[in-house]
Amino acid sequence: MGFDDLYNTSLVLGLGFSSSSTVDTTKSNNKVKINSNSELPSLTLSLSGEIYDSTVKKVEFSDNNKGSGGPYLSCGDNLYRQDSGASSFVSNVSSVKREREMGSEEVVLSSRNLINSTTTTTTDEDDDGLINGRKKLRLTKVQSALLEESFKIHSTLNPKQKQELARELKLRPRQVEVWFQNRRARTKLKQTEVDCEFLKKCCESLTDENRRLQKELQELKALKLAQPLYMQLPAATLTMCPSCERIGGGGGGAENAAKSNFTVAPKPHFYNPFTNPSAAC
DNA sequence: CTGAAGCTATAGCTTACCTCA
DNA sequence: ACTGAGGTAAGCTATAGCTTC
Repeated sequence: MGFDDLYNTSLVLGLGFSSSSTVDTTKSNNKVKINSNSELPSLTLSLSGEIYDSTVKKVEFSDNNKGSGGPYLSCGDNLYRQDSGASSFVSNVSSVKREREMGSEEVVLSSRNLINSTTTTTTDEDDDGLINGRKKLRLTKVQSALLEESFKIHSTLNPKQKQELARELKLRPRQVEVWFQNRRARTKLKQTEVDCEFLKKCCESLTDENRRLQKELQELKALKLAQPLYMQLPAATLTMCPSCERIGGGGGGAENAAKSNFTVAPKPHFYNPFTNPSAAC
């Protein structure tokens, strides 16, 4: 590519992810979603032409059912959750799992009620494990701290660890499990927001860089027009990057001399504005 | 060995409740 | 007292991985 060719090019700023993943920063329920599969962001600054190119089924058994947490059966003043049985559409997996956990919960049931009644909102569970409505359990500071400590060590729990932690905290294993699920989700959400901010900064930085390079290009074009013809001949040995004004020195001899005055990345490449001072160098 | 079926864990999304300004 | 926003426990579905037959 010759110098003249370069005059007729424009710079293109590209922001995206490597491979085929896409960025989807739609906000839903105040949540930022990025479908990135944890891939690195690919920020490119290149010449033009070089950019490579459930339906929720719910059955309301009772008009008193305020929430959507699932079907409820009313019985007197109580609303009983219908987790399994007749309402067979309810997740088979969930019900089986819950039944299994109910069994294992028996170990901690008595002591749990003790701590709940003293430190948290009670769950109003009767002996059959039926939930009266949907009460909000509030973990105590001690419980939260212990869970946090545990999360720092491992973000996922094996069944044994879960049981152990549940016993220690006097909670149901299911509650420990849910806490870890939500905790992982929060961590991910936070990371996503951080990533989003990072990408925004990258984008801003590259936009600035692009603007600056466009300006330089314009200046060089103007300079060329102002120069007499003999000065427009390509330099034989010296090359200079217009961006950082560093002399490239044409050490390659004839081979380099045959090329353009300064090199431009032939393919889009990852550009990190926080580590690279100039995309052109 | 292969494929279907079942089980389990997890992610993602959503809802409901609680707290607080 | 009321209200809206934010935090969070817990619900459900989808999916992947594993085991069993």
